[in-house]
Amino acid sequence: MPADRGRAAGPPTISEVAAEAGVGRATAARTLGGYGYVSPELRERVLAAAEKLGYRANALARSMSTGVSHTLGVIVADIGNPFFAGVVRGICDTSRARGFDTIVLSTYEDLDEEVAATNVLIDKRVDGFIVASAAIGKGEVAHIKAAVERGIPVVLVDRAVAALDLDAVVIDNRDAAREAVEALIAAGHRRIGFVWGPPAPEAPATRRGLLAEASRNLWTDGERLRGYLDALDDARIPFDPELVMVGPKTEERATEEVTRMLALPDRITAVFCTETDAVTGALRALRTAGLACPRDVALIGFDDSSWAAVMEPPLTMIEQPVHELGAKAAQVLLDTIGGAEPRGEMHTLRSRLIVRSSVTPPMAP
Amino acid sequence: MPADRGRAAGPPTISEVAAEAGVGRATAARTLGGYGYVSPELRERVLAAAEKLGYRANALARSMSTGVSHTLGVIVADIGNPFFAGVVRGICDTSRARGFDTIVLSTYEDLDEEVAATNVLIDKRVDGFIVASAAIGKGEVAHIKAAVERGIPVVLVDRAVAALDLDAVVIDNRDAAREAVEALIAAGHRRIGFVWGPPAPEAPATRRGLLAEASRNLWTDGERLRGYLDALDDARIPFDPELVMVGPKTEERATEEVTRMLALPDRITAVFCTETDAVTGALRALRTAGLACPRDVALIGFDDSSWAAVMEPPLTMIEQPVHELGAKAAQVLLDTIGGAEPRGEMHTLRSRLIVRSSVTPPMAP
DNA sequence: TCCCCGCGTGATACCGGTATCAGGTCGCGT
DNA sequence: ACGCGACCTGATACCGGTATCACGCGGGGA
Repeated sequence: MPADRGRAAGPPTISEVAAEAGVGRATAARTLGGYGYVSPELRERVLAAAEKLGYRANALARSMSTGVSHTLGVIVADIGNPFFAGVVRGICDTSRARGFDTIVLSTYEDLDEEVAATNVLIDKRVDGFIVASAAIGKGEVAHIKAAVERGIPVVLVDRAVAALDLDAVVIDNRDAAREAVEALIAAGHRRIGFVWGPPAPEAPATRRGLLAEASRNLWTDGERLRGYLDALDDARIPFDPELVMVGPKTEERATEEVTRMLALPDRITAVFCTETDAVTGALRALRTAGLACPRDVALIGFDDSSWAAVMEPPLTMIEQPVHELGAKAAQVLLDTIGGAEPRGEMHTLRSRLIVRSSVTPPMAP
Repeated sequence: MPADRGRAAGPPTISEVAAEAGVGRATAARTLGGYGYVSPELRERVLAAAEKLGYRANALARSMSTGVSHTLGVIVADIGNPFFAGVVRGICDTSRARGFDTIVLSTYEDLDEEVAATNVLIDKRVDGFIVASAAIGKGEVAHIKAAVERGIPVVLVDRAVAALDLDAVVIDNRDAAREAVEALIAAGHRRIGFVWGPPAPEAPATRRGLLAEASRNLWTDGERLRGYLDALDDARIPFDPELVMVGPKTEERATEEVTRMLALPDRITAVFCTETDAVTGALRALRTAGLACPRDVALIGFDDSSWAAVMEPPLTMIEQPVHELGAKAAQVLLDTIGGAEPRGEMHTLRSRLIVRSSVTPPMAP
């Protein structure tokens, strides 16, 4: 319990502890900071004084003096998304194990917020940070570049950034998408909706235009779309721009778009959803259309979760190694902070298709 | 673009900006810090120099000097839980609007982690923090008390702490639980399982023992159990200790317990789940038992989410005002930091029962 | 003409730690 | 008995900001 330090304003400082213990400031500092030598006797006195006063070191002052903060920053697009929540957990676990604190910032998918978040981390002098960036093109990476130029180690997670040659920890998005769409095709589907696409105001008519649009938006979008097209190409199924969703990525929008694809003369018999909210959006569309999954429409989605397994039917989903994604990113960052030379390489982790019951062959037309 | 500052080690400092602009350090500081007076001409020179060097103020140094950090801390039990993710978002939105940064820490339901998190925030000298604490009893609140005694404003969110008279922003847990259980009873159910209970190793045989156990664990647990008992009492339904789950709160454990309740001679016909993972656990148990919801077993759960609406059947759920919970907590905290006297009062927000299709009358036995 | 005042600016003492270094004490060898 | 070195300890200069205060300069009043 902190004693009355004669109306001292804030929390106790090292000088006050020193005074209380009757030793010099430096001795108290050595004891409490755990460096240099102090005789057992004085050490004991200092410790007792610190205990009595309820002393806690001021991390700000310490960082100022040493130049390191033992703190990592994390910038994610949406902490409310279970995917990022898992990644963050992986980061926190491994950084804590190495004695680092973690500051988490969420940008809610807004590039301006991302820039602001980057500045907060720079200003607070974190030792390095991990970012799932919405930036892609040359014009949008200035904030990350600025950090790198200051000598702050940065590693990318989930979303690579083409214009930057930083270490990135990602999954095999293209392969994962291809594998899922192939499973749909193998079941006999040929009209497959692609649900979370580029947020363009209207659908580009050509394959090339679509790909360009997707890649301009988010790295993962482009990759997943490529995987979808890969599978289509391999099976010689013609690409139909009407089967890909464009516009803002909201659950409501996904519902609208799937509803539209369901009303097409040659309607979809399967959907591939690139994110978890796209899955619920699609499911909602099926329900209101009075259609059942998988009888009428098969479905595969990204990001497995425990409710996907208890749905009726249990959903076939792509499981991302969220914890490892975070752990690996933290590990690479911590190594860089520790002095390792950044390699600027792409670390690709494998995802896994969890087959359940939401895919069956299409009904005869 | 930062110029070469002759092999300057770290990021540019205010002294370097001053030198570059050819003015005194104080003048540069006044310009960049936005205080005091500087003539338009010098101001221009300083700004240009800062721009050229890519100057950003060191928030650590600033905080040391001023004693305030313009930063809020948040400690939640599990950032991966959509409930807390929503609360955090509410906090971030309102604190950002008032010019504060937010540091989020997750304890993953571990009291030791909570203590560590508190220390991190104290050491980093946040201006105040919000905590959803796992502490309840007198013996566990020392870390929060310590912060309060240092003069750090603290407000509790979601989970009140009996032993502390701090401001707390919570929902009407007891009423919410009662309302849900009443709905079940109104549909004709009398054997109602209570799924996420106190984590005691074995079930206390008496009502009193159970309540004591629940209250010793988590404030919300006690409240929700009270609401359950309220509804039972009002309907003169005898309390059966076999119908409440005990043990660790994991989805697996919930599945086991519901399976057990389903195997009882006088089996349950309804379950009330106090958290979202308890819902999926219960659903899993129903599925493996070959039972359907709501035909065989009715269900109501806490924490609505978008997948609950697309389940088959759509689930009746209690919706908590997550964003407002966070916003209100941040507002109270910010006011306290701003100088308002803490009132130590309980701010109770209303939850809402969203009726869907998972409740129907029980089948005749 | 002199003085006083106000204004703009820079010098400097903080904040609370860390790290270097000087100086005092003691033991030991010769 | 003296010298030297090892060993502890405390004084002090940082880190990069903020805030106070002193000073130089110019203008206006007496």
